[in-house]
Amino acid sequence: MSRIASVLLPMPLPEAFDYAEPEGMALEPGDQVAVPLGPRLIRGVVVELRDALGGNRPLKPVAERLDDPRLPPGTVAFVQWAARYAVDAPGQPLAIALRGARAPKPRPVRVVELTGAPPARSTPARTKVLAAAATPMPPADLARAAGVSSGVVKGLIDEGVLATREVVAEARFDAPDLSLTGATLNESQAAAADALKAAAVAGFGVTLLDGVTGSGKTEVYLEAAAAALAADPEAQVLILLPEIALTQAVIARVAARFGAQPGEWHSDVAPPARRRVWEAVAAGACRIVVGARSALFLPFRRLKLIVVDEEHDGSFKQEEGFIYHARDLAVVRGRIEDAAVVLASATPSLESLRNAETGRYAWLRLSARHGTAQLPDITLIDLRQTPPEAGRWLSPPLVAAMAETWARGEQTLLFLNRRGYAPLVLCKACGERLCAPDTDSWLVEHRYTGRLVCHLTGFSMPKPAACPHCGAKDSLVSIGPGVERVEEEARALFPDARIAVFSSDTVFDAREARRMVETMAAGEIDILVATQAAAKGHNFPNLTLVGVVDADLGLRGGDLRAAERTYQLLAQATGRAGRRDRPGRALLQTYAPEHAVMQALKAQDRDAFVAAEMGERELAGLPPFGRLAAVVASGPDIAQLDAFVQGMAQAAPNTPGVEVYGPADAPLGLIRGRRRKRFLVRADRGVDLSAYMAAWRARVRPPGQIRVAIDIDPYSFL
DNA sequence: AAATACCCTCTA
DNA sequence: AGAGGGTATTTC
Repeated sequence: MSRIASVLLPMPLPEAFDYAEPEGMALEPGDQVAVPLGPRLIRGVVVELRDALGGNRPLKPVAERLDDPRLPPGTVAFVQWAARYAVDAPGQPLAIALRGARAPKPRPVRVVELTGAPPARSTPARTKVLAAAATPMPPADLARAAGVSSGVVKGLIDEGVLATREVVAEARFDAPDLSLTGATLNESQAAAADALKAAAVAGFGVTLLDGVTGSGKTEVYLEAAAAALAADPEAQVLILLPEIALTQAVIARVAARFGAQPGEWHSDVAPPARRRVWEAVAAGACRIVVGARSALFLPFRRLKLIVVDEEHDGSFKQEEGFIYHARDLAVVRGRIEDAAVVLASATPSLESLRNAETGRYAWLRLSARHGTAQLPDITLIDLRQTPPEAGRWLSPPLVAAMAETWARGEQTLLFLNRRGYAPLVLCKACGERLCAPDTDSWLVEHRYTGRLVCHLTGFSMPKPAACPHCGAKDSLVSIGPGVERVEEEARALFPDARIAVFSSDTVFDAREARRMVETMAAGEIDILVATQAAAKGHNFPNLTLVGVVDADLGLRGGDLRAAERTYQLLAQATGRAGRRDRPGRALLQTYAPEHAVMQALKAQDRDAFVAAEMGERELAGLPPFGRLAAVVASGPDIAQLDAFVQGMAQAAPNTPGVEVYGPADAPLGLIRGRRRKRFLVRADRGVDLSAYMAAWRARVRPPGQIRVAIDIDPYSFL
C-alpha cells in the first residue's frame, strides 16, 4: 500500500499539503523533505503519514528526503498548536522553527599543523612558530600567536614542516559538569531552590519564582537546571531572556556554573553559528540553551525545564509577522514536552500573579536581598515644586544627589526610556511637526549621527537646514529629552565625570553590550545614561544612585497595561541601586507624585499596587480576568478600507461572552502610506478566543491591498 | 511567499 | 496584436 505524506511548508499557506511517498523512501513524521510547489522545490516537514485509499486526485511525489535532522514530535505539535492559538498559518511558526536548519553550514577553515618533519634551518622566529603550532590554527593566527610575519609560516609550509588542512569548526557543546556546585544560598534561597529542584524533575508544572531585585533568582533557577540535568543524562534546559544584552550575562553565569558553554540563540547570532546550535539541539548534544523568544521554537529532543527570566517583560511579545507571547507559549511548550516551567521576576505580570493566587501555578517568594544589601531608598521629586531650569531636564535635587554620589566615588544611572536627542522636531515658524513620509509618527532627532530617525519605520534623513513644510531657515527646534540630550546636560554639569550612553544606538550588538556592562561593572563609568536596555537585570556593585528622568513617561499612552508596565519598569530600574553593602537610593522625577504607581514605588508596596490594579481589571473584565484580541486592518485606500471594516463589523459572529468594539481609527492611523483601523475584542475567560477570531476571519475576504492582522492578548494598542 | 493567470490600458 | 502594468489566484 502506498502512502500519502502531509507536508507543512514554511509559508503562509492555510494547511499542510499532501504528497505521494515514493517507493522505498520510508518517511517518518518530522522528516525534512524537498517537495515540488508549482514550478519550484521547497523545504518542508512531514507532519503525518497515512495509507493512500485510492480514488484521490493524483498527488505529486516527495522529491527527496533531506539529510538534515528530523523535527522531534514535540516541536511539530508545538508549531501546530502555536499557529492555531495565534490564528495564523502553521507555516509561519514552522518558518521560525526551521530558521536554524535553513542557515548556511559553517564553512571549513584552513588550519596549519606540524607534520613532524624537522626544519632545514632553525631561526628564533621559526622556533617560536613551531612552539605555537602545537595547536592547529589558521596560518594568520599562527603568525600572530608566534609574533612573526606571515612569511615565516609560509616558508615552513613550503618546506613541508607545516601542512594545511581544511576543518569544519566543531561545535563545542560540552556536557555540563554536574560535580560543580553553585553559589552559597541564604536560607530563603535554599528553601526556594529545594522546591524548584523538586519541580524541575516532576514533569510539567508551572512555578512563579517571585523575588525582589537582588534576591538571587538566577542562582536559584540554576540549581533547578542542575537538578533537571542530573536527573536525566539527556535532559535539556532552555533559559529565555527578554533582551540580547541580558543573554551575555546569563551565558557567563551558566558557563561558570556548569563548566560548559550553553547554546546561544538570538537574532544577533550569525547564521552558521545558528545552524550549529540548531543541529546540536536536535541531536541532543547541546543540553543548555540561553536565548531570546525564538529559542522556544528550537527542535529540543528532551526538554525538561524552561526558565522564562523577567517573565513580565513586554519584549517577550513578538509584535510583527507571527504574533505571539513567548511567556505564554513557553507554558504550552512545557505541557507538550512534559517539562517544568519556571517564570521568574521581581515584578511578575498580573497574569502570572493571578495564576499563582488561584493555585494554577506554584508560587515561590524570595523576600530578602542577597547578603547584606538593602533595598534602595526611593524618593519622589515633585517637578511642580522643584523644576529644572528652562531647557534642562535634571532637577536641582537630582543634580545635588549626583554630585554627592560622584564625590563618594560611586556610580549614577540616569534612566530615560527614550533613544536619541529629542523625540520631536518642530518648526517654530509654521508649527509643523516633522514626521516620516506617509506615517503618523514623529521623527526623532539623533545628534550623534546628525539625522532625524523614525523609530517605527526605520526611515531617516539628515536634519534639514530649513523647514521642509514652510521653507523657513533655522526655525527647527528640538522638543523634549532623549538620552543623548540628558548626556549633554550631565556633561555640562560634571565636565570631569566619565559619562556614557547605553541605548540600542550606542550598544547595537551582544558583544558591545557585554563590553559596556563590563566597563560599568569595573567602575570605569561615573554616570551612565540609559534606556531600558541597561535597566534590566545587570548587577553594578558600585551603583548607588538611580535617577529616573521622566517617571511619568509610560503612563501617558493610557492603555490597559500602562500602570502595570510603568510600575514594573521603574521597580526594575530603581532596583539597580545599591547591591552589596552600600545602601542605594533612587530619585523619581514626576509631575504626578500622588499617582498610585508613584506611591506604590515610594512605599515599595507591590502587593497593595497589585491588589488595586487587580480590582480595576476584574471590574472591567480585562486580563487576567477576561481575554482580549485586537484586529488591525490596513490598506492604502481609506475609502476601500472604511468599506471593508464596516463589512467586517457586520460579519463578527455573535457569541455569548464576547464583545466586539470598533472599528476605530488606530492611534497611529497611517504607517508607510497604509491607513489603519482597529477592532478590540473582549471575551470571558472560558471563551475559545482563537476559535472565535478564526471564525470571524473566515467570514471576510480582504480585497486588494487590504491586510488583516489578528493579535491575541495584545500588548500594543497603536 | 512566489510564480502565473488574468485583465486592463496604451501604442502603433 | 502585443507590450506593459497592476491585481487576483494558485500552489498538494
